[in-house]
Amino acid sequence: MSFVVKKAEEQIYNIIKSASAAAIKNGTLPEAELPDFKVEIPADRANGDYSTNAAMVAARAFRLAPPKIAAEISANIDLSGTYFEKCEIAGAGFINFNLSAEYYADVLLDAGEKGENYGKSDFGSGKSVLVEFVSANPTGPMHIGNARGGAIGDCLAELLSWAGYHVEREFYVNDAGNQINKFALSLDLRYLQLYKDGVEMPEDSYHGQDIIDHAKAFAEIHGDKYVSLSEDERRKALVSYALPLNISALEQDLLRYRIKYDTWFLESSLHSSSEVERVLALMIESGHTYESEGAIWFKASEFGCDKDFVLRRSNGVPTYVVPDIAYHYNKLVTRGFDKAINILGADHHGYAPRLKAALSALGIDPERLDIILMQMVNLMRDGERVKLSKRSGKAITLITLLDEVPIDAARFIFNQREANSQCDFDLDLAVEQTSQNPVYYCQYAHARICSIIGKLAQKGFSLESVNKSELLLLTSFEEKELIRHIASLTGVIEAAAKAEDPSKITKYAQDLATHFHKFYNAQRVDVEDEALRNARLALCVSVKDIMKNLLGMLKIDAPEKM
RNA sequence: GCGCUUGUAGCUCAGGUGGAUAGAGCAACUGCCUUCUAAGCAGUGGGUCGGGGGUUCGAGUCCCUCCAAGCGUGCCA
Repeated sequence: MSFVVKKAEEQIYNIIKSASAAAIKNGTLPEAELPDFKVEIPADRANGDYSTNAAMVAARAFRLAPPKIAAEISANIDLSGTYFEKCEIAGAGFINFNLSAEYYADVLLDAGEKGENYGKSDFGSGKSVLVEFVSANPTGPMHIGNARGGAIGDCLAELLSWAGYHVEREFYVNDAGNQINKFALSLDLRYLQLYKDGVEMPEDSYHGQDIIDHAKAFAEIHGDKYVSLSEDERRKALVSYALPLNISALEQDLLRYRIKYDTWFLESSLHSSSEVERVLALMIESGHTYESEGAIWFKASEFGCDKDFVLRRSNGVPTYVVPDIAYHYNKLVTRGFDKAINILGADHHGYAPRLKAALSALGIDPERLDIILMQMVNLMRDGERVKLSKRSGKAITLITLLDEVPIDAARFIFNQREANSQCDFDLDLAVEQTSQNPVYYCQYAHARICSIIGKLAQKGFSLESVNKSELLLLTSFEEKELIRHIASLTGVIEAAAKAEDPSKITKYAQDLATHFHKFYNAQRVDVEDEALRNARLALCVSVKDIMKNLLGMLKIDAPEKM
């Protein structure tokens, strides 16, 4: 919270406590301890700027009706030297407070002083966080779900760094295991199809056009010379040709989507460094495994899972979870991140408890891993749902989406909803009716302020500095509402970081735009009174800076003209 | 069967640790530009918060139960 907000809330606690003590002392309230009470912001501004339920929670202790307690407390309240100018009793016994002009002035002074750092917080106290997101299979192009995960993950990382964490972004490349075998098989068959008849693609292979293209390109370079070689050699050559191309395509596509990773972590590196084997050995050492039918099982049921699961198959090959455990061991122990956050599709929800159970068995606090589940995106076109099958070859890829939809809009829309809520993405709306898109609403507020500032500058008025006596002139309802919203920024960033939910940021930005547009329609900045003009200009500058920062957090452009 | 998630206006969704008359946006209708950007603002209509119990001064929020939807429950990843 910003210190002005914090100070105001603390003042109410102190006011109530000392008033209640005074009432007890002069005998109007019985001798009893005042229980913990809450200070909150009422939904309806008619009920004041702040409200407390102190009288209600004290009803039992004082053995009196809440309105009576409220009256006695209220009779002993002294507001001098506080941010409050008025307090009154309402409803079932609420004590409501109204902020004075000084509060609003101090909020703007604070915001102006902090400038582009206003809203930042030390909430995370420098803890290191690794945010892993997208991590799409390198066996093909990214789909629409990766687009959502990318927007959410990238914005979450930015948000956490605003909230005082040290953040790194990571893409985990599944360049080993069965997915790659399947990739190799698919490439192999497509390659052979170029030279032989009757080669069929099995049901569980990749049927996409990208596989065919890779096989053709490979054939153009090498001709048919791999046809006669062993299957193993041929597949190895195909994979080492196609995989790097796919990975660099992923990187390029994500860069276009404005996502830049600190690290591209290869699964194969966990195998080549023997970390997979080592972690398996550690699991066995932990004593939470057993052998059955030739396989090694993990007693996950001892850690809250409903079933045990296999770590090493009877054929000696580890299951997919072992590299995953090794990967998270690497994140939290080898590299020592305080926290790891993964963004996964909700269809992986059964996987989270298993991974956490394994970490617990290794003595790692599972709370250090947060898995954010993301519901799938329903892509809508012409009022109908677009199927997302990767195998049909007709799937909408990330790149197809970005060709159709402005990147600003895509990043904003994907961050409008909480990760764990179903998300319909209407292509027609995003493409054809862009002016209705909420992202433009926010950008418009920014551009509007730039225009006001520009117009005033032409007249020779620009904001050099603003003093408190000028800011005290901001007393209209719209100005106060806008400033209250500015005051809440740091708290919102902290709450969003705590919930690991960047959708709170888009919501805040939209609300900021709304409050600004309302202010704009009710008051003029360009007025005769120099002090008032200066104060309103200062308000505008603060809103503009905040909006620019918020859009920046989303990596969305903040245009000066629209 | 068991487990996870979800259910709030016609549609898409907000509703920190329980609070006052449940809010936005979109869609529909009506007003507001000779003055700083009308991609804006103001107003109207629209609700058994999935159903039913319970906890209490007070429940969309907490507990139980039922209903519906999605997903998971592989020696697949």
